[in-house]
Amino acid sequence: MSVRADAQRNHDKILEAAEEVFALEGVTAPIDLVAERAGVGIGTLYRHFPTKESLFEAIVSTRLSSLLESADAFTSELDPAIALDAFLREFARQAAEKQDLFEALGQAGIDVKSKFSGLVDDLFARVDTLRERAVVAGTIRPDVDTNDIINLVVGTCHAAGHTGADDEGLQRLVSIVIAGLQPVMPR
Amino acid sequence: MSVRADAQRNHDKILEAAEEVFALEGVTAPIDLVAERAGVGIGTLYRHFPTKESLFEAIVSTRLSSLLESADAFTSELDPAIALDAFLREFARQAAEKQDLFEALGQAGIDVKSKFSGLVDDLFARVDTLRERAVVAGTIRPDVDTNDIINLVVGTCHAAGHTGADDEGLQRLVSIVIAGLQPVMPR
DNA sequence: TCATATCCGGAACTCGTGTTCCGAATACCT
DNA sequence: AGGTATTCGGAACACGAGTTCCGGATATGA
Repeated sequence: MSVRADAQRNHDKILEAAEEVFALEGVTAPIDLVAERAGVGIGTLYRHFPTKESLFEAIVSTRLSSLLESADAFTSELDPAIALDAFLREFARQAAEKQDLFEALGQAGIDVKSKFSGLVDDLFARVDTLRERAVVAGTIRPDVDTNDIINLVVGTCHAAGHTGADDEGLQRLVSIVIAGLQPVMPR
Repeated sequence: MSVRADAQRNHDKILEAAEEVFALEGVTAPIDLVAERAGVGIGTLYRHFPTKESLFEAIVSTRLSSLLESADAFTSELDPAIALDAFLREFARQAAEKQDLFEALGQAGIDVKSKFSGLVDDLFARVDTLRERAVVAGTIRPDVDTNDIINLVVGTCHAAGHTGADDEGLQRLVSIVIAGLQPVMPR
């Protein structure tokens, strides 16, 4: 027998509600809010996701996958000279929109690395590809590594998130970071 | 009658212990750790600081004052062309060393602004002075405001802090941010 | 030394949040 | 429609962290 129809419905409703709640309130949001928003009891929530962490994992995986797609799209469709720039801006946009993502990425890196090691490694590899191409194209300094780049963007999103900056403000900050990544012109 | 000698001793021990604990573990450290480290009972701690927040406030005030002194020193002693640079690096160093500080600055800006409004405003003013001078000296773009600068450095510290970067790594990130703040050279 | 005002210490209380458990409800198969 | 395995729902439990409270200890002045 397949899963019962109502179970499937609730599973989806919970995921949807959790995405909204976590994006809005961050990872620290009480799990009750998710259940309430999903129109479901706490017990039901725990039937589908035996742990808050498991629920969180499901969502972060989605988010990371979405980022991976963006990275691939930019890599194949955009001029290498601007692809990294475009991706970092998209990354910042998504991270700012969903507070939970960059919280997860920004906090204890151990958890993230162990739980989503595959996806994180993938993302890291894509960014590294974008970086290498940009270096070849001459729009990025060769002496910064991918780790630095990601840290800078994540940190920027964190700061912007907690000061209620809008998307324009965030993009302004990202612009400064990107400017700092460019090769220095001999004066 | 003045305060009893043991009371004064404990007050100091608690402050000292709290500084160490908060710097090491961040604001979320249980208050019991502070008491234990101070060699003091929980009751004693609460006698001196009626609230965890009050203890935290005492420490952050100290940290902010220290930063103000640095800003003043750099303003009066250094070439305006490099003073902001030097201060931002010192700021990052202090923030990274004491996780609590930038956590407070990075989190709900509302609390910080309301509780330490005086000190934060002062700090903001000093940085603005440094920035203005650097703009005049031509080492900083005129189109970024002080808020952006502080956000970038705080965010960078946050990211670096959670990835276990050493001082060298942090300074590398700050260097990139500072590079992004410099005027663009026409190519 | 003695009295006492002050301080110390930690057990206990509160509160918020994650998790478990089981009687009630119900979708699915026959 | 009826039987039953599966799911639902939320009351109750677990647990950690902040805070309170008060009996015991002690510094201080006479």
